[in-house]
Amino acid sequence: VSVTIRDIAQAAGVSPSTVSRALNDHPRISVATKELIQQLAQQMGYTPSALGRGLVTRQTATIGVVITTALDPFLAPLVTSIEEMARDNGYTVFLSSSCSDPERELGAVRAFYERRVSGVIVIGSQIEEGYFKLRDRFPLPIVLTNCRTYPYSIASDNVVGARRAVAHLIQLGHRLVAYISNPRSHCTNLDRYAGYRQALDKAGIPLDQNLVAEGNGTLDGGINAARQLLTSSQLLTAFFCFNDMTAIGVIVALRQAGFQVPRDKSVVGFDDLDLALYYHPALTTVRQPTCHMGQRAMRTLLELIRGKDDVRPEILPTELIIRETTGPVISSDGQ
Amino acid sequence: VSVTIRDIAQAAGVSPSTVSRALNDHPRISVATKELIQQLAQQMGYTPSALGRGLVTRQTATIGVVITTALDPFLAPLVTSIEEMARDNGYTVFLSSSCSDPERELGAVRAFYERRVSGVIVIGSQIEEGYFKLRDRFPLPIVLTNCRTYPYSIASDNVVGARRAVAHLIQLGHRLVAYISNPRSHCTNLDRYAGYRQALDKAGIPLDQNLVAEGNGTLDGGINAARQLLTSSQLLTAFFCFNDMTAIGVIVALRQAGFQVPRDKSVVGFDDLDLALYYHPALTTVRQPTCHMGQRAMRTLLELIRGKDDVRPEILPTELIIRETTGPVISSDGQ
DNA sequence: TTGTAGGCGTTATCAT
DNA sequence: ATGATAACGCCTACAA
Repeated sequence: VSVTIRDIAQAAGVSPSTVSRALNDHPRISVATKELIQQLAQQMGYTPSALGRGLVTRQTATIGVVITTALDPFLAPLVTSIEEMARDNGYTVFLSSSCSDPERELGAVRAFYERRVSGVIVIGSQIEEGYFKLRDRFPLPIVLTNCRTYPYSIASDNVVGARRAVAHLIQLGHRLVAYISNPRSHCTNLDRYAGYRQALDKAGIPLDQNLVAEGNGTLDGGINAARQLLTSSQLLTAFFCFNDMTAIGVIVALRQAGFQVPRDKSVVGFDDLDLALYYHPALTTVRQPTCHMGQRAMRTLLELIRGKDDVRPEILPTELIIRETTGPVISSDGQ
Repeated sequence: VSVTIRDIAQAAGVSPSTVSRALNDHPRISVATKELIQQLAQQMGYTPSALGRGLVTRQTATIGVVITTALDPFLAPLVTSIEEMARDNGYTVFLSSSCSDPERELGAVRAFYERRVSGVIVIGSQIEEGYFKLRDRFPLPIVLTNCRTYPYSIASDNVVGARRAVAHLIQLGHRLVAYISNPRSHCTNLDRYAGYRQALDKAGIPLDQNLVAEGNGTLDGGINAARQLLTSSQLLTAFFCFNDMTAIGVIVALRQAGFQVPRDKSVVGFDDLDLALYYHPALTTVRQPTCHMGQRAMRTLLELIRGKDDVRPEILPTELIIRETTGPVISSDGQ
């Protein structure tokens, strides 16, 4: 159904290998035939088959990126920086979503491997420790984000970021600080929870499991978790949230329950989305170096593709951005 | 570097074709050898090459989806519904971003065609009338969204949606209604602009080009456009925005300029993102049937893949959702 | 039920 | 500078 180099060869009265050379700017070919063939290819509507080519060259110049879902605004700058850098290096990027489902994530990696992509980046893996043993099942370069049990992983410093955020709340006088989690991002969630506990520890505040609620990284998840926390413990004064969308959900729930932020309750997010700055009130949050993470992930992957194997996991710094959703605790006599 | 059917054949002491049959559940093969080979394939870590297979079967069971950018939250439900339906029909979906650049969009379609995907869906094409003539350049099924110059296109009724939104503002007493555009989504923008003009026309309000500002579909674009409009025409009382993110940007700019919404100015968005309901104040907006659009696009593509050619373009209805960002004009003596 | 042979579209090696 | 040939991994008639 589509034009092949043989069709062009026949039309030009040359052999297929000559056509191949002409189309690939091979040095050993006459300018005349090269131009003739290129023109012919153009007007015959020839587009090379990556299948045929990939089969013989054993490389597809393609990078597969596995994301959780197209919905997550946090992914945007990360993916964009990956695409940018891939393009600069002659690679095409394809995305595939896992829907935060470990099985589908595996399916996405398999789909990429079946198509023999040059390498894969998995953002927000659900498969905790599995990639170690996946290396012989899918023998291709794989780079993860936020997974410290895997040698090739680019992470931001979730532990320190979370610790600082919660320390900030404690410094403002908050003693009852809730954490709203996101089990869908297993590793990341674990780290942020660890930072949360470290900050409490340091301040001598005992961990209260009733102040830990389960979210899912979305606005709705934040609303539900906040509602649940508000009914079980009305005394808590601050929320540390897995991410910004969760934090916005919390603020919505608080508003619906008649509380004002930050007068009555303080809220901290994570990610520093564009929206965080422009939400009203503007979100206090922890900024991740998203673009940097994407570039580092891509650079590591390129090195792996080129055969460098001495790559070390990297942890990039995070930064607490204090805006308008955190404030001091109002003493009880002020009410 | 990876295991092939010949490796398995050698290990099992059979011919490659027997292995192929065993792996593809071919009827004419003994159960014993089938199980032996399947087990062997498993433990040897065999994963078939889609390159070799696709070359001979002439189909890859893959759908390519071209999106503008991973950043656009409007895309999420659309893409998700496409993925869902593709999965149910045995297809794998890959995403590729065009960054709203016509050249890159073409590159994405080409990349998909080179890999001989079964079909392509382009969401928010930048190539206005080009797909008509692209059909012989890339002879594979292509479905677009929101492009009325192309036979296989799934659109929502942008004209009517925009008209109703602006009519709603006019009914509230607004006479000076601005439109903030988004040239990056050419066709869609044209339609929404048309609806805007129709509503003005119907009310006998002359079109004022000074009330039309250029945005880019993002929050920042909305902020900039609103600032520009506010300096050039302080009398305008309402903004009809290309989409919800633009509308949020407008609200931010209004707040910064000391205006309250909807008391001083009214704002209408488009898309009805999740965020629209939860923003404060909640956005009046035009809802698109996003999931439905995705399903329809995928269904049309599947029909094209299966050889049905009598598909007609569809326009799905939109719905005005009135919330808290629109209100009556306050008469000047009220100030 | 299994093996043999040919070919999918392309590139690479070796002659010419 | 060009052509013939083989090979990449897989599937599928056809033959056994």
